[in-house]
Amino acid sequence: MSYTPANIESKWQQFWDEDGTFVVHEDDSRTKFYALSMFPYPSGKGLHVGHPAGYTACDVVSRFKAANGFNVMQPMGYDSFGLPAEQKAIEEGVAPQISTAESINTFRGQLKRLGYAYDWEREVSTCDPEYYKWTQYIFTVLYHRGLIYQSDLFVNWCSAMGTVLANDEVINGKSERGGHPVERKAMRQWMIRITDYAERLLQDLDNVDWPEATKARQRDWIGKSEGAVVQFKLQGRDDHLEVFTTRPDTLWGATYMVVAPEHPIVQSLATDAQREAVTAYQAETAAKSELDRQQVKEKTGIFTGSMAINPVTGEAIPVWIADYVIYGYGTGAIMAVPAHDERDWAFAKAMGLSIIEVVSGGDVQNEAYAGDGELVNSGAFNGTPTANNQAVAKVIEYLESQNMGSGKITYRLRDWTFARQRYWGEPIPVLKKDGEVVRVLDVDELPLVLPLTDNYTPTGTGASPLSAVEDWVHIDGMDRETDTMPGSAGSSWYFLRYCDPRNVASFCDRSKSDYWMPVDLYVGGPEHTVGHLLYARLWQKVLFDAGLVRDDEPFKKLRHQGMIQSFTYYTPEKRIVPQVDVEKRDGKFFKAGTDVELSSRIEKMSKRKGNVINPDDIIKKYGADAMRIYICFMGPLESDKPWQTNGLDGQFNWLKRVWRLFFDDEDQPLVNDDEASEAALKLIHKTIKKVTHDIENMAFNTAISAMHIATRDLTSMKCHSREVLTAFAQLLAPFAPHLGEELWTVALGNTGTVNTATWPAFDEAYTVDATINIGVQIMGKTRGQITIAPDADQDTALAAAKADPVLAGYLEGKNLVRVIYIKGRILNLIAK
RNA sequence: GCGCGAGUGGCGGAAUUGGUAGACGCGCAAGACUAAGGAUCUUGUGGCUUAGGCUGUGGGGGUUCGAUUCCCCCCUCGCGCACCA
Repeated sequence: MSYTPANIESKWQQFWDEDGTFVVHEDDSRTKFYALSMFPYPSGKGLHVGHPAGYTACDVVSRFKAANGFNVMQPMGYDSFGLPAEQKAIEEGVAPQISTAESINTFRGQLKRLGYAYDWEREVSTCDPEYYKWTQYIFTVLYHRGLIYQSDLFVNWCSAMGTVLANDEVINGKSERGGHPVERKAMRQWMIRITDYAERLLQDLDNVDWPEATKARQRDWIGKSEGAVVQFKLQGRDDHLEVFTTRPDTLWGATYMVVAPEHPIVQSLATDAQREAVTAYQAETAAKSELDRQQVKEKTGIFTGSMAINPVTGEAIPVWIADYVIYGYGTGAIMAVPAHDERDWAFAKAMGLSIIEVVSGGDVQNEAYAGDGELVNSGAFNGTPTANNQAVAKVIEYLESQNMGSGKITYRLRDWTFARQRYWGEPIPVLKKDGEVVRVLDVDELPLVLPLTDNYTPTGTGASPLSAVEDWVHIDGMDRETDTMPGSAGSSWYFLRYCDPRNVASFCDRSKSDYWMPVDLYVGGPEHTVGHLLYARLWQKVLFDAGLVRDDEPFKKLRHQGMIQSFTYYTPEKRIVPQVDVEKRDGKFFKAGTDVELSSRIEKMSKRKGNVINPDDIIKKYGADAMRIYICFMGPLESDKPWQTNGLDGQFNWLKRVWRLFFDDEDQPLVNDDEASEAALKLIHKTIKKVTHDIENMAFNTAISAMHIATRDLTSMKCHSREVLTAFAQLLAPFAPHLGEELWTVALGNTGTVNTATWPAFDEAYTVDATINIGVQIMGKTRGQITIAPDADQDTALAAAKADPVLAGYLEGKNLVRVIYIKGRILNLIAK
């Protein structure tokens, strides 16, 4: 016999369940550690190999922290509202309640087979009324704090999906899911005032340990921009047009204005002579999809016929409409300074508008100049340098003194569209009469349960399928809101519910969240950077402001896992050949049964490309431990990396060698109580040090490499010392928990679980060698090496080098002019 | 276009503050044990080579006794944003 994962894995999974090994409770005498993986959407297809990449990393850290004395909570649950289940309902008539429950059972089984140290008693599912009762409740908290409103806005409308979408759900003018076209449409919508929190969401990024790239993306998404608002009087009218600009110092160069075509003021700006053309242009813009509008960069626009007065020059300047000005940003209108803004320059050239230089240093008739210089043609401000915003500050001061404008900060972030015209989501707990909000429901009226129906198809008119459930909609002479919440609602606070998952009186008892929060390690994909991670931060901050939680940031430390890719095989004609039809001969790939040689490319896994790896198949063949080990060994957590089944073979074979280190051919333990050799002790202490350090830094691949080396060397030493193997089993256990338990109990004869055993400590004295090899460079080139004590002095090192005949040969007949010696690193000799 | 990240053997990847480039694994080669080997074990494995060396971390320059690491320019790939005033 040898290592047979099927024999041990289910045994230990059953033991953990029955023993409650990973069930935790608050314990003030111990330091908590809250380890969290982003919960999955339970799709009907089951777990994908991408999921375990992050889950395994989080699990290794959890088990490591537990062994280091922390009170570790690692929960798991399901983000179970969402479109795929609803799509299935529309196509196959299966109620999402049913199909989701089935998918969850599949997921749970798969997660258990991977041996994760989850506290299953904390499992939550966002589509469970006991859960979404509190999602609805938090909605009412936001509502009462004035953060939720309804507004007639231009929203992202996806007619293929029959719903509106949030900004982060629109990628390049298409829906993130399905890639359907998205258009701008004016609709009455529920919105969350996330813009009120823009500054705090930006500032508090400084207080969290997140990847810099992720913080940078959130900062960009929030898009803080400092400048000024300036009022331009409209000629022949009493009102004015307000613009936002980051360059108030170029005000003297504003030769025209542009208003977004959707702006309500356009109606009154259009003169009779221009009205027809203006209306036509508005219609043209409205007909364009978001994608068209982004792709076509040629400037178009129409003069409204109205003039405005440049407040500092007193000149009358024309007011145009053009689709390069966005209604939703700033004031929806701009002052155009063609001399110093590329877009305005292109527009002015196309329309024949005048270009006046107000900052020296460029050739503004030939191209816009956005660099620094001195103000010119700017009256009293001539000569002011623009560098370091000097001119901007002076001009703002002047505008404020003249009541023409004032300093202003604008954010790119828009309010969060918080409604979907779909069935499978949390009902919005609002009662209306004649279309107007009467009130939100009280907590004792929640949950507002999603009614059963047999028609899930979007109406296409902007009303959700719920509107057809008459006896649910109409109540006490009022109507229920029929829109549902977006998928990101339930996931915006689930980390709090895990702290107190069965509480029927509160979303989470304050004492529980005070103990467990914030999340100490959060692991998930980088695709949630500006959606989920921003929304979750917002909800946490609102609950903080409401005094319902202590912390204003939910996730202390965040790490992303990379994408697991796969090889796609192509014929010379670039046709895809599924992996199952590929065979390998002489290191080359051929279409099975033919001589058609195939090329391969690393790509994202997808069903269409026939390159999907199913975790169940892997576990069946190699066991969960080998899969976990391989996932950790593939490369750095955050990198994308391709799945190579050969690589998995290598790790499986390693586990077999580990087995043989602990057991003989008859599976009898080889462990003995002989005193361990000095060499074996040195090896295991170095390994403990390396593995400990690497887990702390989440460098799992190099930790495993160190264990490979230990296995190889302990095997060749024939070391079966209990002391040494005990430590080794403990190091292995976070990565390969089933094998770890088996070695711990069966091979080493311990009782209980390795999970609660104290992590081995290393003795620094064993980690230093009596002598080491260091390189010797002569004239900057490595010529050999010497064996000396790590702390040997320069003279000793030099003597060792001179004693080496090869090295001495290089120095022969030359004068040593310089010696560079770095202890334990290098000896570099410069000779002439 | 702008922003971020990354380029190291046939492949995945290692390499404290700049200090012997290629750890570990895969693959490949030779051998051992075998009825057999997609098992196991041993040895070798960046390239070139007149076998002494030379060369080598995307390309080119620079700083340094010494550069995968720091600086400048360029190329390629990936991701994100996309007229944000």
